[in-house]
Amino acid sequence: MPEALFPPPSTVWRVALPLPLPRLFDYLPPASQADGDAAVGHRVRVPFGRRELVGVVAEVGAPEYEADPAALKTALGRIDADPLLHGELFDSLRWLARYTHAPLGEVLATALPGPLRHGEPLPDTHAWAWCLTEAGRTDREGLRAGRPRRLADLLQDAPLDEDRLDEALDDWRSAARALAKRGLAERIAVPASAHAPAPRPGPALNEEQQDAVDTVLAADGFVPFLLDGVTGSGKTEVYLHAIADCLARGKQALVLVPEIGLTPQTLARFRARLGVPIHALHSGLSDGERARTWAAFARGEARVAVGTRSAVFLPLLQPGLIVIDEEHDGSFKQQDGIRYHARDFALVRAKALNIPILLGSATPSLESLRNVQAGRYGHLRLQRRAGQAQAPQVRVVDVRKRPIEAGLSPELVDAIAQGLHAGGQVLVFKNRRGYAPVLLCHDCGWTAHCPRCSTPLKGTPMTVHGGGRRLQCHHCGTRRPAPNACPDCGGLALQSQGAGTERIEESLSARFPDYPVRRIDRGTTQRRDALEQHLAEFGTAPGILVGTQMLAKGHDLPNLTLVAVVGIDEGLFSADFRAPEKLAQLLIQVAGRAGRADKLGQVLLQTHHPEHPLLHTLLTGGYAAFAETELAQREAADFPPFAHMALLRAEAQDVDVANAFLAKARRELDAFADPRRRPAPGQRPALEINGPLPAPMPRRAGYQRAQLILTALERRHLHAALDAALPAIYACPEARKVRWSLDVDPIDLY
DNA sequence: AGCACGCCGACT
DNA sequence: GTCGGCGTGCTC
Repeated sequence: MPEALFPPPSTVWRVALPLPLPRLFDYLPPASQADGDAAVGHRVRVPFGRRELVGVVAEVGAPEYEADPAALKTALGRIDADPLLHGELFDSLRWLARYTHAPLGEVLATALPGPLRHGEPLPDTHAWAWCLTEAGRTDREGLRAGRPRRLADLLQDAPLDEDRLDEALDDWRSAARALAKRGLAERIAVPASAHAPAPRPGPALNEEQQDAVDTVLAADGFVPFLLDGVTGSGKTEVYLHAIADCLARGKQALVLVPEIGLTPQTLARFRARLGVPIHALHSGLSDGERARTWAAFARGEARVAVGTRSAVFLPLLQPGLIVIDEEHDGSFKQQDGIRYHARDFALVRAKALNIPILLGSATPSLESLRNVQAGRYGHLRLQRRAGQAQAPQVRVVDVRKRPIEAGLSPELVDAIAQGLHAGGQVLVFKNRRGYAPVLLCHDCGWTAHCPRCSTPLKGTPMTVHGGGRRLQCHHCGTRRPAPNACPDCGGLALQSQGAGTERIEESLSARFPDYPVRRIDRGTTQRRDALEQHLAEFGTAPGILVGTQMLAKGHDLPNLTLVAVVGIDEGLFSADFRAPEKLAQLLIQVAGRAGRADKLGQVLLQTHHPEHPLLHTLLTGGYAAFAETELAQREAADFPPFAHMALLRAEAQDVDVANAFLAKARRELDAFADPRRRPAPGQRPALEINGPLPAPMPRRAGYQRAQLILTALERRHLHAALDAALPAIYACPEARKVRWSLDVDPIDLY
């Protein structure tokens, strides 16, 4: 074909599409002026194969598509009048795509609320109000007494927005419908209400809190702070003062909280104190609500967002401050799809926005403590508990050679009895739900295993539930009735070994029939807010709470005087290098629940390893001493935060298929792992690759998982190798036979 | 990821 | 004789 007849187009839209393909797709702009005038950041509709997709223009310029330029398709048109993504947010999202080595289109799809991702227009952020029509005003007097009449009376003077109608009149909507049908009232759009209760002052700050607030307010531009404050020291007050200052300067604040931290109480506290509408963002919201919040920020109308992980993607037009509460919390890391860390991405955004960022925790992550050590973060300490509260007494209960029944030693049961008789509440914490971890045949040693999941050596043990009548796999959810006789030897000596929350609950109910015993774990707390409801019903009278992780925070329990921690020994000897950090954080968080206000709390740790260095360090020196020791060990072993890791995971029905892919990926990576610099003997290579290794816990039933672990002392070596090798990894035939994913800075290595 | 095309078993 | 299983290939 003579080239002159078909000159290559000079300008194309290079579009990021929500596909797992690591490239942009080139399109000719449509001829029509209205649709064809798109710039970077515009959402556009394009034909793709036989379907139609919504993408975002990532570049405008010369095509990079190598095939016949005449094969370029024409885009259908742009969606918004103005680019939806621009400025700092778009730049930061591009950074995130590079950092996670994920396709930009997938990153954008993760960042945008569903309706926007699918091409819905940016929703209205108007509030709705009702007012009387001409006819309504004239005829109001003629209305019979009743709800419509009362509504008409309310609207007599001025329109009222729907929020206020909710407060003023029950079931006003049906009354409004009745009036509207007769042409007496109508619904009108009004500017988003800035209606919020007048801010109430909080408690006076103590000296430490005041210092922290002053330091944050004095920050100019990007300054990260670690707010390192013991439980009950009033970190939230520091946030509230910093945010109030931000609002006073006309700026916006973004607050990220862990998944279980966004309770109605938390929101109520922010709402009561700040005097502006607080936009909550969490998994319980509908797609429409998420999109409206996003739009309110995109238009610069909203002031404060309090949200979980995904709130880190809100546009900030007048940025003032970012707060990450409980910054060590694992729920900030997304574990599927685009594996981003909301705390780390928030730091990138704060830097790009040139604003301060406040990371708060009683048990900071070792990563953040390392950044403090290295002088990269300011360190703000709150060491005093607010009010009268005293730090609880912690005692280790040595259970070696002690009779244990349903997981509890006699000493622990005695302490529980004493606590109850003294009029206090008791929390028994066990990080294992269900009745018992294992069902064992005493005659032949058979144990119940999940038929669908497996570890490299044997099946995943099934957990006994339903008071011993059911078996359930905690990895894939498979359920089956527990057998009456051993399937192997036919013996009837089946025993439940160990104890989960359910068995502890059963045992404690039997021992303390006069006190309420309430179990709180994922089994009893399915619904959102169910935790709050449970705790409210539990009240403040003497009684026992039995539960998992979930009980580590949330709702204050002012009458809680004893916390008994059972079954920490697994965490003391885990293969995961982060297990000690997680255990220490958990122990401190749980212990922090004991003894608020005037009562001295007590914490008992039941263990077979009372002399374990982790416990010793934690008890004598607290979290700070633990962290110092643990950081030294991480440094000696070249573990994060002193080295940088990435995990390439693969999953297939057949392990060999997963391993074949990883072996291929390894060859590609090896080729780029800087072969010129052979490490000297005893020295670490720039990039170390381990694997393919079996991944002990398959996430999905029936699938086998394996992984490749990449470790580099310098981040750039990791990224350089991945950048170089990934195109070949994407393209290789083995890749099409597996589900694979890359996790940069993984939290769980398995 | 979708959605085609493409060759081999049980069914109106 | 068809409907339909999911293997493999492509999408500007």
